[in-house]
Amino acid sequence: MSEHLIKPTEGEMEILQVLWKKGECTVREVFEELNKKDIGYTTILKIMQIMHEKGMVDRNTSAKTHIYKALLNKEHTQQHFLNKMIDTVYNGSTARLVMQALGNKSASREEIDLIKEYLEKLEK
Amino acid sequence: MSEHLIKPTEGEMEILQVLWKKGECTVREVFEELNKKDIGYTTILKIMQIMHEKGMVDRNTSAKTHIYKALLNKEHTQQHFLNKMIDTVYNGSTARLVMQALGNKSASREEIDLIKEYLEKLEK
DNA sequence: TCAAATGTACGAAGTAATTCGTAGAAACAA
DNA sequence: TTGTTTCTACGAATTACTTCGTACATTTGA
Repeated sequence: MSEHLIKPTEGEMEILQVLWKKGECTVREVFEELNKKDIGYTTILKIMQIMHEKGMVDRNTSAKTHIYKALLNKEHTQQHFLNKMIDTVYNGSTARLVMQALGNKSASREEIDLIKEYLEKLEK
Repeated sequence: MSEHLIKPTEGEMEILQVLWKKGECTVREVFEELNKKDIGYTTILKIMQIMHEKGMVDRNTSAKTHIYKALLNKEHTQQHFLNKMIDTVYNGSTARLVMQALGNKSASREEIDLIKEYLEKLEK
């Protein structure tokens, strides 16, 4: 996993999410999973082909319908974006990012409890 | 602050960071603050002009040297990016993002203490 | 005063992501 | 078999960010 490979675009990230979640996928499966938006099938196909050129995904072309799977490691990739965000949006402060994340409505009571547990463990 | 205005690019974010930090700035001040990279003065100028067209910054042109200041609210903008990231990178889970942020090396002991204090307050 | 430095404006090139249409092969169904 | 669907590949248009060169005006300082 060489570092310079991990720079998926926003569109590529959406596809990676699906691949990470489902393991192996056809283009159509990805397309259907994402079809909230008015986006064409061939658009997804094209992006996945480009991701293949870039080495982000592997694919099995033995059958007519190709099967894709992610080559990028999920945690590494997330970490990459997280670090970039802490740097360019929070001026390097992890605490600021975390506190803002906790302050917003999307952090539910259960999520906060999870985090507290995690902090306890972190102490030891 | 209409929602469609807040979508700074990465380059624009770097400039906004400087403007948020220093309040009011000339192009040259921004340029010097960022000059880690081999990036030209007119590049920064151009981006700041475009930011002005987009309504992200205000500028005072009464003197030869224009003075810029951010029109985008810092917290709103950060929140925007944070939400987008939670959605596209962490599949909607704030807890996952926070725990990964805490787990990485950039979170120092003091930062973690800060966060714990914050959580205490949050409880009440 | 006049050259050098500093500033803005403008245009254009380079790069990259996204989007989709179309063509042709393969699979399928009646 | 034959028409429909489903797939890939390819190419091209669009959009947008970044980058910088150049022209021209203003300021400065020797």
